[in-house]
Order: sequence, then structure tokens, then C-alpha cells
Amino acid sequence: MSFPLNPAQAEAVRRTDAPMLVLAGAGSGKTRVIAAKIARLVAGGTDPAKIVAITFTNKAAREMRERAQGLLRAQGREDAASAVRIATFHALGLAIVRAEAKRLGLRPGFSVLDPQDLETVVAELAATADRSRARKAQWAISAWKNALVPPAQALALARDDDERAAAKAYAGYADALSAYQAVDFDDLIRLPVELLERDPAARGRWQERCEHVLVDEYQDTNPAQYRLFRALVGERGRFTAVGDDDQAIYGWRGATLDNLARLPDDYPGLVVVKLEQNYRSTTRILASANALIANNAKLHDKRLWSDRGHGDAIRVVAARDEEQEAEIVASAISAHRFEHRGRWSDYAVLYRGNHQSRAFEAAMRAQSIPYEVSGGQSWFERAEIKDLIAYLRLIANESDDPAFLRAVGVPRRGVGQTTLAKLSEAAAAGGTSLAAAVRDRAFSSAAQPRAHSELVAFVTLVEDLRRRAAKEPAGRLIDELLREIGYEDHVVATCDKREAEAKLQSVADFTGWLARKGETDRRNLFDLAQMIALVTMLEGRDGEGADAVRLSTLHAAKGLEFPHVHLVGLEEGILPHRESIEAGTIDEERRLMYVGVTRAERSLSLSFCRTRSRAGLRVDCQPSRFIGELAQDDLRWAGQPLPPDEAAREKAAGAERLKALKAALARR
DNA sequence: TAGAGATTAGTTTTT
DNA sequence: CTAATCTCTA
Repeated sequence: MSFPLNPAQAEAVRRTDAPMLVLAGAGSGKTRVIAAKIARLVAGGTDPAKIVAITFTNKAAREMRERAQGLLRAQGREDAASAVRIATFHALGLAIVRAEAKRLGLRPGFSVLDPQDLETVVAELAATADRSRARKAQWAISAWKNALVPPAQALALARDDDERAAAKAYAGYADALSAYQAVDFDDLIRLPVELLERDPAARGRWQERCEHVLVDEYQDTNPAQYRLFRALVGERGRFTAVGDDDQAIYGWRGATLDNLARLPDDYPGLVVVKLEQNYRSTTRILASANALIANNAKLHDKRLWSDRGHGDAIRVVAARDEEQEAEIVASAISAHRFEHRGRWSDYAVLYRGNHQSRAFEAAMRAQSIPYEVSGGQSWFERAEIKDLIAYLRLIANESDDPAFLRAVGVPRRGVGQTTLAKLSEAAAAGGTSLAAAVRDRAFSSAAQPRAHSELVAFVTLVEDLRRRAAKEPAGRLIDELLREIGYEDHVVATCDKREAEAKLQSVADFTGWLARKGETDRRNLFDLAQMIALVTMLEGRDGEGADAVRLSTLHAAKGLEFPHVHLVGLEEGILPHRESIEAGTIDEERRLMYVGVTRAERSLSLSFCRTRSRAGLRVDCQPSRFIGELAQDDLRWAGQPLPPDEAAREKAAGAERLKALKAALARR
């Protein structure tokens, strides 16, 4: 895109002296505007180190960095590109917590724990073995943290027994984190807010470094993020908030459109610019998107238009079940690509929930179509990588008991449940961490001399690596760690050949990544251990280079665009999701659909299933109400009704399965 | 203590 | 129907 900025875009870029809200419709070139504005600020004499651009995802941050880099290079300020701080909210929060660790009562090596690490902690505190209850409690605690509600006030806000249990666990949860010298994701926003709001000196320091703040996807900020933003921006209020209320899809995570609504009141000089020209989609796709979103109450009226021709009709396909749906979509993609001599990466399949990818992965494999699943498990989340990360965290932070418990069991070293239970007891009695209890000989087990000496060896190894971590390159330390614990032998011994190869490969990728990061960003092992938790979604699967069909959730697809989009599983209960129907938050589901529709550049296909198997049983489905809300004249129905004999057979098979299940239940 | 088999519960979205 | 836990034995 080298043509000039349109008048609205130019206006958004030009005004750098006032607080600004840019209402950027889908596909209206907002990344371009932000990058151009960064370049403009630099050209206008703003110190690049005092420009802060905040995104929600690592991917968005990287994309923005690349765009800004390109522009800065063109104006001969390549040096400025690396000085500008472009980060996610959480990465920025981490930077603040790191810099201010002492004032926040944290040691420099504190750990960042992801929700997975904390699930067991919450389960223990909530005194339940029931996973779904534990996760509910964890969920509630996270919601309170995002609303900046301290433990003492949570109980008053709890509305049911589950939430009351969570409120009781909340204080213990906070204590556990501080005992571990650890923070969770929510703390990365919450702690900076608390510090900046109570400590004028710290506030001044950070405001000094935030001469201009740009926020991407502003509509998805939650109350804590808004307060962090306000604290950084200060009275001066030099910022550019870019957002689109029609694309707010993170209400379930505490995001609130209040932040958008109140901006004119909080900053009376606010300049509002609307970007209404869409550079992405055909007018037919846009007409349907507009018709759909017209069903929502609107904060700001926008009229999206495009000059990209009206394009093909939107296809709607009714499939028998999810397998047939996947097969139809895969065949369609294959045929279309052949006919148009396109690339696989021109196609995307978008769905509501991660589990829906299964059928499509199977169909893609069956038809030898290369595909890439986004949002799914990146190598950071694989068990073997999490094992290594546990070692890193423990090396960086002796108090990280969850990391201790994970690392001590990999590879098996003759230390089992019984020994660890005794160790926990000793540590609790002495008020120390598990590692410290071993080191300080607070714990001894005459009955299990072998287990005990293994524990000591384990802790000694970790301490040795910790001593060296500040000076030596991270890559070398990891290699040594792997050798010391005999990791390769362990993998070979515990898995079959194929599996072992895959694991060793991903471990090699991981150590290679660490070594690279260590060199290019001059990160030592302590720094790396802290940032890893935030990077889980990024980097691992980076589809950019690969020519593959993209399978993605609607949430993960936001900000992306594809020539050809297949929106699948459009059924009542899925999109809109059942829970949203019950909670009465259909408009957010509609925005999710809107996001999906507006990802498409040239063609859009919609599909739904007449039946779907759930927990082994076949259930009937209704097409999503959202299909009926699109521009009906632009839809072309391609689904054939289910042949009667097949319908009957399906029904019989379903009844048979139900009977078998009931019989099995009766037997018990 | 550790691995292999049985049993059981479950389906939203993510930094 | 899967993917996790949980239980049992070597």
C-alpha cells in the first residue's frame, strides 16, 4: 500500500498535539495509520524512546513494529525503530513491574505464572478436587483482579456459592503468589496501576517516558488497562486510541465499551476521527457486514464503504454433519485454488471454538491440504517445553514452588508423592520455599536416603546454574542443563521412537529460540524466564512463511484478512454460543460474526450443520439467526436438503447409540 | 515409586 | 468419542 493516506487517515496522523480517538472500521487501514503516526511523531522531533504503542497480541505488536520500521527506514531514521516501545499491555506491564520490582515487594527474579500453572494452586485453596469448580474460582479471581477488587472486598461482591468459595480462596491465592515471588497475568496490569496511582514519583518517571501513547484495539480494554493507560498518559493527554466498537469481542474477559464511551468526558479536548473507507472487501461482503451489525445498538455511527467492486455472492451451505461440512469446505478450497491458481494461504476457515478445528484438520489431512491451526497448542505449551520452562523459572526464582514441583519430576529421579508431601510439610512449617527447605536441611528423610540425596542433588544443580545465569549465555546453560539431567535419555526411554523424535525436535527448536533471543536481545536467563509466559501464543507457529490454509477461531482471526474466508459451524448454540444466549450477550456474538465476515476480501462462504455429534451422540442443530440478518439478496444457498433415506438412517443410528448408552447405565 | 490400564467427565473465546 | 484423571500392580 504505497498510495497516499486518505483525508481521514491523514487527519488522524497529522494531529499529534491533542488526545485523539480514531474510530477505525474493519479494513480501514488502522495499522497503517498507527505506523504512519509513529513515523510522523519521530519526524516531528519526538524522542522515539518516549513513544509507546500498546497492542493486545504479540502478533499485532510485531506487525506494527515492522510497519513502523519500514516507514522510519524510508525517512532515514532506522535508529528510531528499535527505540520506540511497541508492546502488548502485558509486556509493558511486565517492563514496569521489572523496573519497579523492589517497590512492589518483589525480588528481581520473580516468576510470571500462566493460568495453567495456577490451576492446581486454586484447586487446593478452594478445597475442591473438581476441576471445573477450580477453574470457575480462578476465573472469578481473575475477574476481580481485572476490576481492581482486592480480596477483602471480593466476598461482598460474590453472587453465588461458587463465587463465595472463590472469594475465600482469593486472599490465600494472593498470599501464595507472594510466597512464590510470583505474579499472574492480571498482576502485570494491576500492580503497575496500583504503583503509579499511589506513588507520584514513579508516575512521573513513567509519564516522562510516555510522551505519546498509541493504543490499538482500544475497544477491548478492561478497567484495569484503562487506568494503566490513564496513569501513563497523565494530565497532558497526548495519545491516540484506535478502536472500533463493532469489533469489541472481549467482554467475557472484562473488556468494557465504557472505556470508549467515557473518553470524550475524561479528555474534553478529544479529537474524534472516523475511518470509513474499507480497503479490504467487496461491496457485497460489506453490505452483509453492515446489515448484520445494524442489529446492534451503536455507540458511534459509521458508514463503511469500499470501491473494490461488488464481487461474488456469499455462499451458504447446509451440511449433514460436521464431517461432511469439513469435507465440503476442504473440497471447495482445493477446487477453488486449482481453478484460480492461488495459494493455500489465501484461504481461511474460521470457527467459534477451538474444538471445532478437529473435523477440519481431519478433512485437510485426508485431502492432502497443508493447513496451520492458530490459537491451538504452540510449542511453548507442549508438556516437554513446559518442563524446561519450569527449570528456567526455578533457576531464576528459588521460591517458585510450582516450578519446583514440575521440574523435580522430570526426569523421574526417585522422588515421589510421599517424599514431596513430607517436604511440603517441612517447608510450610519453616515458612520457606521447597527449594530452601532442601538447601537449609530443614527437611531430612532418614527413611528414604535415596530420595533425599536426589533432592539435594537437584537443588544443588539448580543453584549452580543460578549462580552462572547472570554472566553466561542462556543457550549454553540450557544445553548444559539438558545434559546434566540426561534429558535426551529420558525422552528416548519414556516415549516410542516417533514421539521421542518429535519431542527432541521441539526441545531443540526451543533451545535454539532461547539462544537466539539471548543473543539478539541480550537477554540473560532471568529475563527470558520472565517473558516466556507472555510469549506462549506467538512465535511458535508463525504461518507467514508457510503456504497453508489457516484454521482459526474468530477471536484469533481479528486483525487478519484473507482473500477467501469460510465461516463454519454457524448454528444456534455455537454462534451465538449457548452461554451467550443464556447470558443475554447476543450483541457480542454478533460482533464476533461481524469480525468473521469482515475478514474476507473477495469471497465469503458460510456453512452450518443439520446435525452434530456431541459427547458421542447426534443432536439436531438450527442454523444461526445471524445468517438471516445478512443482506439476503447477496446470499446464494448451496446446501441440498438431507436425503430422506439418509436422514432416517442417521436417526436410527442415533437411537441405537442412545439405547446402548442407557443399557450400559442400567447395568451399573 | 512408576508405568500401564480403567474410568469418568466433558464442550467458548485469551494475554 | 476423546482426553484426561485415577487406581492398581510390579
